[in-house]
Amino acid sequence: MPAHSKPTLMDVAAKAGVSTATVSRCLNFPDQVTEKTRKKITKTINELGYSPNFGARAMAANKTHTIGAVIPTMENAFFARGLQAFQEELMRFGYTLLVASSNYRADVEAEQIKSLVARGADGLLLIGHQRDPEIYKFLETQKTPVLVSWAYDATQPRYSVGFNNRTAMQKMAEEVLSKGHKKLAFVGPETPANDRVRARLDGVKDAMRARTLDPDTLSVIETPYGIENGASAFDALMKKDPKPTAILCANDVLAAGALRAARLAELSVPRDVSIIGFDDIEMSRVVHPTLTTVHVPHQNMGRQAAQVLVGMVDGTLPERSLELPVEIVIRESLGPAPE
Amino acid sequence: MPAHSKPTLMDVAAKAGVSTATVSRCLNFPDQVTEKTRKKITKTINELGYSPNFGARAMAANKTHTIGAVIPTMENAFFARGLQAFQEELMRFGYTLLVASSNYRADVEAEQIKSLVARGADGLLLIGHQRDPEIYKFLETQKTPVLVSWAYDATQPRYSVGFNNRTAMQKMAEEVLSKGHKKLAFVGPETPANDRVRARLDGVKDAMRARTLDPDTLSVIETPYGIENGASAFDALMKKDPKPTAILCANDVLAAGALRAARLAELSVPRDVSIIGFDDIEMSRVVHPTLTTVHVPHQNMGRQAAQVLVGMVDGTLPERSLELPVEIVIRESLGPAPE
DNA sequence: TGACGATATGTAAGCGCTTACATATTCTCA
DNA sequence: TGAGAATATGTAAGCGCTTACATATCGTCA
Repeated sequence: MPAHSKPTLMDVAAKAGVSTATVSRCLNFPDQVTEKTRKKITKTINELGYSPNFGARAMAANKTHTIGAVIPTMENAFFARGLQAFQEELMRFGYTLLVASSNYRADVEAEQIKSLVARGADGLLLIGHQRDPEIYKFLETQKTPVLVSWAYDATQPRYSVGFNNRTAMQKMAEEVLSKGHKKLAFVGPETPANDRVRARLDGVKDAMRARTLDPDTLSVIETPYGIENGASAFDALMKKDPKPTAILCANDVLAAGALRAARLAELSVPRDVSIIGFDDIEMSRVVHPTLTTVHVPHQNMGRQAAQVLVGMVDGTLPERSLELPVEIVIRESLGPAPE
Repeated sequence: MPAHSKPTLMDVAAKAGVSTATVSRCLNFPDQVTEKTRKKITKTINELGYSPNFGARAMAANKTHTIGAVIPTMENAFFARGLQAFQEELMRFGYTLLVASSNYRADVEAEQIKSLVARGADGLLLIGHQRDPEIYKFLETQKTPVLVSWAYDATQPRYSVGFNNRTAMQKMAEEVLSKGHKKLAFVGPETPANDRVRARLDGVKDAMRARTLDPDTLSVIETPYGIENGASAFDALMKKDPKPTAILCANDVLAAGALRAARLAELSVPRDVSIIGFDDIEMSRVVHPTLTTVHVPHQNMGRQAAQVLVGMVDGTLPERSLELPVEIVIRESLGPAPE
């Protein structure tokens, strides 16, 4: 083996005095090789510090046993937890997960998808249905199976494992309205690029309509993910006239920010104003008052997504979409409408 | 192109009526190709939905432009935020990040490292110095540059970008002791496998010694990451006699759990007991009372780590270790010792 | 002991790409 | 207008691995 480069299968074969085929077999089908030969090869591999070259392997075998996932951000506990479960389940099937994050940018996502496909991902997990049709077309020509997650929408043609954002939020909004609130507000990330948030917003409006409230009276603030932003949104809402008596946030982080702003403004939650989150991340049980929120089964979703996607790739399991139930979790931050 | 498989560079070349070399050049050095040819090739690529095979490319060019990172878990906001910055900075240099998580298990980590190396990672980011020397040896034979992060320890031979966990915690403990606390407790993950936590624990002891307190009087509870676990640890500590008057936690999540347990036990923080965190994740400003904690410059750390690691891989920047300063953040949860 | 099947190993042809080198085409200026 | 430089394209040899097929080795039983 030349001193300047990594040892290759050939180096191992030469040093162990066998052919490359035998070494390859020893690695992939150990029981096809005599114990004696196997020992010799294993020893050589360790001495040389040999490790197979994935690229070469993938190219020759035409299978990578790799699943790619593109998530909007790693910072959000919401994705992190589900993804961790996804990965663990994948590992049980002998697959490796490659993660990329798009920072909520469609162009970056497209790039990441191409990169993952080029890397030979056998299948892809994407968040939400909405993206340039070109991408789906590309994925089709590549024959790369795609599973959409963190969203379930029966009207979409793609397989998906997730929950119905719209009806989930509608259910929550109904809960809020049943407490007598008439003036609602919604705080969430920009909707044009985010179908999950748009669905949640629509869910609120659905609930308002059902109670013959004009959805146009809903105050909507669009702001990126982040505690500070939730706080600013709260402050902005409190300057409106009339003030909303209940604020529905598209995620727990924004809600936590609102909660903090309320404390700073010396407003009592839920006496003066109710604040509602979405996701049920750990934080929602730690803040004070504890947060009323929509519980999403992150871990289960990740696990199921892994199973379905592996099924699509291997053909071993039937492919299908899966709608997971969410749960309305009433905690301290929701109360009856004031006065 | 055969109907059953992905289009290859050769398919593109054939359809466009040029050689494979020209297509390859068109992809890698567009200005070496006539505008006319380029147009023709680009068009064909789009028609065919061609995307280069990463494995083949890496093998032929012997460079993947990929950096691998193995982190203990994705669920911890602490790693997530730094990693996100790491990735963004990497992207600026034209590198792609591959993430794997080890679930805090050394054997899984070793496996992930091998897998990333096999995938051709040009460099590796690892968390903390501590691991089987075999792994470092392996990495050396592979000539894969490694950077350690989330820790800085000048006594270690490896390059690292991070902060000194020991002195950071020592500084915090001094702050606590200066408030008159005599009976301290420490809550953190199991130390045998986690050099960062061990260093933090040692930091507390250092501070105690400096004040001529016997470090053996420190109550130590080892428990995995998680809000619930922080709460249980708090309950356990309150059953001790004498009770600690200040609880230093190895991370904010455990501290948040302790805070919650305190509220449930109707103990006032910091009047009855002070609670201190570590990391300064978003949560620490949302909990009530807000958390006194050690601020770690996650984003900056991620960014710097990317720069140093790319330097090591490319040889374009000087390689070096980097110690980043941390900051003691005093918030509401720390008060004077009771009575 | 020898023939035959089973088992272990070797040979060599790709997998899809890059790139050094060879060849063809275009441009420039006297 | 033509020679030579500059530029564009083609040819073909790998990169490290898997695997179908060929060959060698072993064990078995009559």
